[in-house]
Amino acid sequence: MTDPQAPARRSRTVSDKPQLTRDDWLDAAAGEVAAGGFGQLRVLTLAKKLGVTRGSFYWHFKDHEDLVVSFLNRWRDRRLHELQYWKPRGGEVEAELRQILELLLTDASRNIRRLQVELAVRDYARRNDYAAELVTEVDAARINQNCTLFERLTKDPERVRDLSLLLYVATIGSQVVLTGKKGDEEAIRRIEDLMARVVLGQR
Amino acid sequence: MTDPQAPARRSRTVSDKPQLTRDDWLDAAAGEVAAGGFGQLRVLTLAKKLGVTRGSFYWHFKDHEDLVVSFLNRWRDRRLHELQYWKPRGGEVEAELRQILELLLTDASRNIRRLQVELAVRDYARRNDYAAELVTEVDAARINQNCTLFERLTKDPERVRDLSLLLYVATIGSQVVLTGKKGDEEAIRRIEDLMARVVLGQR
DNA sequence: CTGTTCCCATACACTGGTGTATTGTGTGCC
DNA sequence: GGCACACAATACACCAGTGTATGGGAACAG
Repeated sequence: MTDPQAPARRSRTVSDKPQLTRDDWLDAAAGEVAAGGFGQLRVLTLAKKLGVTRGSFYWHFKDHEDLVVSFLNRWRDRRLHELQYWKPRGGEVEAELRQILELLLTDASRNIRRLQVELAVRDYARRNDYAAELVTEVDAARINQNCTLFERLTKDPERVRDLSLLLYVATIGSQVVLTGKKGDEEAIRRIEDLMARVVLGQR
Repeated sequence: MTDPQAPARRSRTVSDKPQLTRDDWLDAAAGEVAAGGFGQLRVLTLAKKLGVTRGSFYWHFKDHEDLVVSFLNRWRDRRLHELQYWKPRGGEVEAELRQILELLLTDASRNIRRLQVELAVRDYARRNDYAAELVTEVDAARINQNCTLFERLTKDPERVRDLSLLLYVATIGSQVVLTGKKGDEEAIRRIEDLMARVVLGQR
């Protein structure tokens, strides 16, 4: 999680409080953003959560905006980076499709924290231009990723584009609509199934 | 828009300022919510927008929370009420499907204000239990509505359920991902097309 | 004309949040 | 051991926003 290239953290103080890094603040911020969105992101709250005062914050960050921008950048970097691990690794095409669908739908819906942050970023993007840029960038990369999958199933480039887009909006829509209520887990599995049939039927 | 049953507004004052109603405040609130979400909903801002001071607000509403709850209730009522007008009115099944899809996807994406409010309410629902209740209620009603459409196309009740759900999450996902950027209009039309083929192919 | 009601303005107290300047303290290094 | 640096605490000024109490004026009823 933490950058291995970063300079080693200084040894703990007497009171067993490790000194904080920028990333520690960003991690704490993730919790706040997940719970209440960017509008509820308070320096004071983070400080309390980390057991320090705001004095520390203003050493690590220029101001509140600096925190937000850093947070967004880190989010973008991680989302783009994780796409690397989703490269199709050969094998049965249908099984691979199932696997990808499970990754995008079921698995994603289980990682609640990540999901909440994602929704918060998207919401913030509606009123913040920079966030909107990053979201657009990530969306494009993910849709493009979906395309590389479908290219192995269909030769028609139009169909590839359309299926990728449908899969993506269905994924996002599921995350928005089905947020852990009773029966949602089951619903997601049904969508997964249906999408698989759709893709295999439409090639 | 304004309730015709409401008691007639008093005549205008000398300064040509019609006196405000609760609904006027709620309309103004819709603008703020659409632009910045519930977190940016400020009494002061609304007052400025309406050309009055906060004194007026606290006559019409008990407090800030009263405004929010009233806003949410009105939103719920309107969303449930508008479903009445979407009743299938007979005719060619395929044409009707096309028509419904256009209504849900293309048309909805054009009414930006309504869309923005919808997304804001959904976001707020992530941290407000009451809003979450209303959203769940509206979602259920809409999905149910979709079911009544698909029942005329398919007899298999499972398939009806699944298609309705897929259509719904795709609709919401489109609204989240495709928010007026260049090429989005075209993308929505493609999803519409694909959904139509999916439904007709899956029956 | 008079009183009442409705709607809004004004003024004040209070809260919660930011940012900044200054001081304090542990830590590694020469 | 003392110095410089990294990180944090404290104290202050400041601002935006809420809620409340009270006063004021227009419209209507009689």
